[in-house]
Amino acid sequence: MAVGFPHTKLIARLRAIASLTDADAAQIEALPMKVQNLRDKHAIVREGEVPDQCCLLVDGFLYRHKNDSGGQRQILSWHVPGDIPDLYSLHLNPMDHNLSALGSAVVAFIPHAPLKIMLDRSPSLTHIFWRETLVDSSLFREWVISMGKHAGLTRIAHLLCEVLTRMRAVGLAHDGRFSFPASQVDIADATGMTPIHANRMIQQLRARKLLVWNGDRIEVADFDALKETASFEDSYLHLRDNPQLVVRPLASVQGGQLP
Amino acid sequence: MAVGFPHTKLIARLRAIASLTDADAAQIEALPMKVQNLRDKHAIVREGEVPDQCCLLVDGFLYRHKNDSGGQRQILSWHVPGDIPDLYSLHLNPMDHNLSALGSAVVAFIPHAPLKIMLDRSPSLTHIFWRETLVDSSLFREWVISMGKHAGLTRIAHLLCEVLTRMRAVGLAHDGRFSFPASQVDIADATGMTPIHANRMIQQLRARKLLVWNGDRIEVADFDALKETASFEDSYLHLRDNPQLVVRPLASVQGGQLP
DNA sequence: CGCGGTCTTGACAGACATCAATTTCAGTGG
DNA sequence: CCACTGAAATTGATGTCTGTCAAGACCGCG
Repeated sequence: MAVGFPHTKLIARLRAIASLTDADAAQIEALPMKVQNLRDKHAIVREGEVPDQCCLLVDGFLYRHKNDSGGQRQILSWHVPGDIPDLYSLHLNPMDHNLSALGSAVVAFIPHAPLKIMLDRSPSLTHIFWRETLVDSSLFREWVISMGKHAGLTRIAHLLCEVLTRMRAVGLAHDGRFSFPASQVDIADATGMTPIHANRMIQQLRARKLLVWNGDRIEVADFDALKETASFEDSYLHLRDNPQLVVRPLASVQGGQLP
Repeated sequence: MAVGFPHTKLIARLRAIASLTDADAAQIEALPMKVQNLRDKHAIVREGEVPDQCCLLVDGFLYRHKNDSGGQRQILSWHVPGDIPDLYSLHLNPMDHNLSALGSAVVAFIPHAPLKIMLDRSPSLTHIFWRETLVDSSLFREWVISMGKHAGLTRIAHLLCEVLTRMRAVGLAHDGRFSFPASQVDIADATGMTPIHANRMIQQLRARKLLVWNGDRIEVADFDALKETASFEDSYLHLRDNPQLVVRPLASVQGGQLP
């Protein structure tokens, strides 16, 4: 697995979503990072632990998950290269879920201490990193909507739209094709259904010619139709940091007195 | 509705979850706040807007919600006094959901500008406010689990356990009694079911003598039993900022080379 | 008093879970 | 080289949770 300098990867990612001054980039360059290869299913951090480092995903996939009392696993999010899924452990402890590798992956560990020092010095970097954790939050909200309002077929379609869109954003999907080593059990645990039902829904997506899915290769044949069945809109991913100029008046002026 | 000095309210809240130096408290005291009374269902910020102020809830309830393409409303979170539900708008724009009043409420608006200046100056306050947005995130994760893994009865029980626990944390619930002006339609829209089914599940909770629910008054008669049927554990609320001393070794030392 | 919102109840249908078994296929060892 | 193995995918039959449709009861409000 060819892996570039992880700092470069992180800088590219941050540049894609926000403007980064040269000084900020230099700060990032100076961060200590320890690259590591992980096997499939390797647990990076577990619920209850208090990590002292963060994990930048360089290659492959990670996923967050939590096991409820009955041993049932719920997958909470997927992560693509450039993500720092446990960035939030800088400020919130202990971990309230697990972080594991989906397939083999390459990560770079960054100790908390230098990261904290860097952020304390730079409001602009704080803004960018804080924002990353907020985008994360937005994804959870969308998952709540997906689970609350949509049927099984729609949920799986939505999941695939999200992964494809995020993979495209980091240049890892071409013509709707990307790698995704999730089993149907994983899909079921992420979308809140049984593997049997997940299987039937996936077959339906295939039958409708929306995608081809062999092993860990997915090809979305008709993205527009997939988005349609997923009722997917990518705004919640906040992929571009375009502060809209449309500042509509706040509700404040309309608020009345209580009856 | 008796409302104290909103700054005091915020400081008390922050002191409850983190240690706050006197200097930090003084910074908060200096923030400009504009108190306002809101009517039931009043929309504070809407999806797509780019607010230039945050909203501290002083009294009553707020809720976040999003309407999907079919006009279906999904409620994403509830907010109790002391919360700043749109704090994240400091760093993430535009809004990807709506924020409204559940019943009549009192809020205090804080302009972004002085808040940003304050946070840029104080790493400790940045830590606390950032952390608040991360706790938020943790709640969404729990909602995903609730929706993904649990049946209707459990989901409603979970919702009630969460609200009760959060109300207790801010001193607004006594002996399991608290005010909660959500209709059964609201409950249904929050838990991903129809109002009819929500009604039946609530009746079942009543029949099991777990609670009494009249209008906007709820009395949880048997919290232990309710937690049991909800499979509720409050750790995800991160109510106490107790950095555990249990720092277990990270997975880093175990990671092997790829096959 | 009539109106609309909220809560409640019943009958029926559909989505999804459960249980059970079979197929496929990559990895492994004789 | 090929049988063996176990994980993953697939198929079928059946039951249950939850949605849909329809209607009635309750209640605050103009």
